[in-house]
Amino acid sequence: MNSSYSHKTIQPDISLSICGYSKVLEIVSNKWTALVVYAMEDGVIRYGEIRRRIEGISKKMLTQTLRQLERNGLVKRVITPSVPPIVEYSLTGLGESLLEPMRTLNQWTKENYSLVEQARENYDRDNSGE
Amino acid sequence: MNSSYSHKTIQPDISLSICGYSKVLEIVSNKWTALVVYAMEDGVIRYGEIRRRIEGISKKMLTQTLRQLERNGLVKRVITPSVPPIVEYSLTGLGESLLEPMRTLNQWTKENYSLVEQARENYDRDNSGE
DNA sequence: CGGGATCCAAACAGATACTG
DNA sequence: CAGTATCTGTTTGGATCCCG
Repeated sequence: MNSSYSHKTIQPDISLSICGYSKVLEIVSNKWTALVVYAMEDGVIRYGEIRRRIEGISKKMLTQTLRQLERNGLVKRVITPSVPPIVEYSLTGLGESLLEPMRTLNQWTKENYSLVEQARENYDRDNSGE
Repeated sequence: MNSSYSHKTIQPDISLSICGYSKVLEIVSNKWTALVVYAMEDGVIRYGEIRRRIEGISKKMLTQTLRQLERNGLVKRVITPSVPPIVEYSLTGLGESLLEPMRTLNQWTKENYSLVEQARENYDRDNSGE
């Protein structure tokens, strides 16, 4: 008789591909994604205006981020082929549905981030000289 | 007179460092972090058991992930210096407070991820042959 | 204006071997 | 058991130049 039984209920394995946490994070966890979504919170916005509003983002990264969001169905892209062209972005219904969980995260930050910063200071102090 | 006034209220710039979205994501968006937190949801757990439960994680990445979580004050580490040593991890109060926003994300995935997958198929089909 | 293409540096992640 | 150290490959991000 082996000892593989447990006093606890047996916990299932956690797979990267099936964990819901990981799946959303794959969608929103790139460096700029959250900011881009944030920039579209108020409605339709042009490419150039997003760039101006997000400090430090390069054209390459903005385009790449927008393409991924579009591919995932979170963002809609409308081109007016004038000269120069006008390209307008906005959240889809699916994209807007993401705002609620994002705001929950945002709220957590407002309430708890100072504690995180404090914890970091403590940790760095305690682990610097040994 | 220049044309810098707008019919909209002027939107503030968005900075990577002050956006609440970005701050939490910096904490939880590493590849394995969400899984590790998930593994501790039910209480105290040993290093080796986390490894067994999370499919595919290496010792290096698990240790690194746990150290970051500890540094950010989300995880507590208790060593019992026996031979061999016993090292137990658990969420701190701060760590547990993160579970709620994480569950909100998880819930969003359950409800909407199939739409994301469908959007991807559509996008890839529409953009493959042109 | 709104990109695409290319190149390069830095960050991240895995495999392997060694340790108290 | 619970790590650390090192090496290597992969991914990401930024800078630059070009285009309709």
